Amino acid sequence: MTKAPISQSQTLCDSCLPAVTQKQEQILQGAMRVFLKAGYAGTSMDRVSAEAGVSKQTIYSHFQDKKGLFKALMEWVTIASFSRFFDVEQLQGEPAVLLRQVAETYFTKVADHPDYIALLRLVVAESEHFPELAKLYTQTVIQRGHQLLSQYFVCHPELGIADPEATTHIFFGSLVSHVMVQEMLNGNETMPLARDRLLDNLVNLVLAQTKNVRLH
Amino acid sequence: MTKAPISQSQTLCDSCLPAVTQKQEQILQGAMRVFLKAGYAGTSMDRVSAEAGVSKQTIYSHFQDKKGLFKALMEWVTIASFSRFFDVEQLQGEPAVLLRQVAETYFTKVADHPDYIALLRLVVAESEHFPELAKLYTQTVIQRGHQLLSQYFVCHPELGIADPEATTHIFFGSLVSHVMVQEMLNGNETMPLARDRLLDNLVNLVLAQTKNVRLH
DNA sequence: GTCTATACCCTGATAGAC
DNA sequence: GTCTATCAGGGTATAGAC
Repeated sequence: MTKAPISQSQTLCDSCLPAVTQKQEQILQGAMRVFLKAGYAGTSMDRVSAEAGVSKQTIYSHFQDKKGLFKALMEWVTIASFSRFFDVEQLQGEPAVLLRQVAETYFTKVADHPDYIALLRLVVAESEHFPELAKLYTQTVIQRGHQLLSQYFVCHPELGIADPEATTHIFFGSLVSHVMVQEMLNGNETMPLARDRLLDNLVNLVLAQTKNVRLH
Repeated sequence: MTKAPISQSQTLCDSCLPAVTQKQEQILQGAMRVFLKAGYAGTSMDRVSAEAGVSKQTIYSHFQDKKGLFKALMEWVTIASFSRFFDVEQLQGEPAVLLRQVAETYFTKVADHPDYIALLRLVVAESEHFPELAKLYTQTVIQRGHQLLSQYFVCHPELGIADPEATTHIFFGSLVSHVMVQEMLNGNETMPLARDRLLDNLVNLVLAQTKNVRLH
């Protein structure tokens, strides 16, 4: 971990790759608050203009229309906020500890941010009407995490991971669906499962392959 | 498997638990087509009335308002369509074969139905505005499947499953997130992973605990 | 119970003053 | 570039005839 400031005071993004003017960022910040809460169809341009503190026409002068604003927003949020999450994590140390660290990074740095839940919800919700945004999300967020863990498995054959890619899907898939069921669908009320308990079993399962290898 | 007819010609439901009149079912069928495709905010009552072939007022006489219609629809679809999926499946036979059967039941009977994808998408999308529907979904659909597999693990201690509940979360979580990423978010284009490959590894991982037990 | 017609509000998008 | 004012269209919900 570098000594980068932990404060995420500016809601979600601070270092934004897409070049945006100060006014555009002001609009996008307001648009984010509305779109993430109300969804695409549930968002009105009036509401966005009020939330951003600008007039409607100002929005239309910077972005073609509602669709254009939405696409620009999603690119902005997705690219800017997740480009650093699993960036240059030091992938070394005891495998069991390392896997827990990766998982806990996902939990604390991603899943615990309400904006992430809202973003995931929105991407899923609009995945039919805006498939290109779903694709952007998978490439920018999901694939990034997968490649990192998958490469780690490949570079450490002593772990005996039979299929790094598939194992990665199982690992992150369990984490994502856990967050989805527990946090988004309120499963914590009727079928709760503590994160630690999931992690204990998940790490054990993945590293069980190691033991079998050693017994050969 | 009983000799129940496989034909699901009536879109999603045929035997419906909630008592509905013929007219109400006509309305719900139309509402389903619109809501599942356009989402809640994207659905207009005009569109529903046109799709159902009734007047708008007829809808308002049977259901309080748009919200009431939506809730009634979701209960109808959720309860009616999933009450039989994992019903009295014969949970016996070779564990590796059995686990694959459960997974393939999920894939072919659930995930391959476009309506299921749309329903899951809609539940996720509206999980903030309609948390009670998300809860209904988890209780009716997710919990049902979980209890079945979890009980199987409990009743077969020779498998050496350390934590049946957590293992079940990992098992179904991997399946659900796979469907979500591959089918809904178009991950099959940029990060494809065949179902068989996922299943091979998933079953191996879960049953690896069995081998370790035998070695004791 | 069901349909036609309509009231009333808010939406996305535009035109013109500054 | 930015704002105020406005348009045309479609939204939810209701009223009254059959």
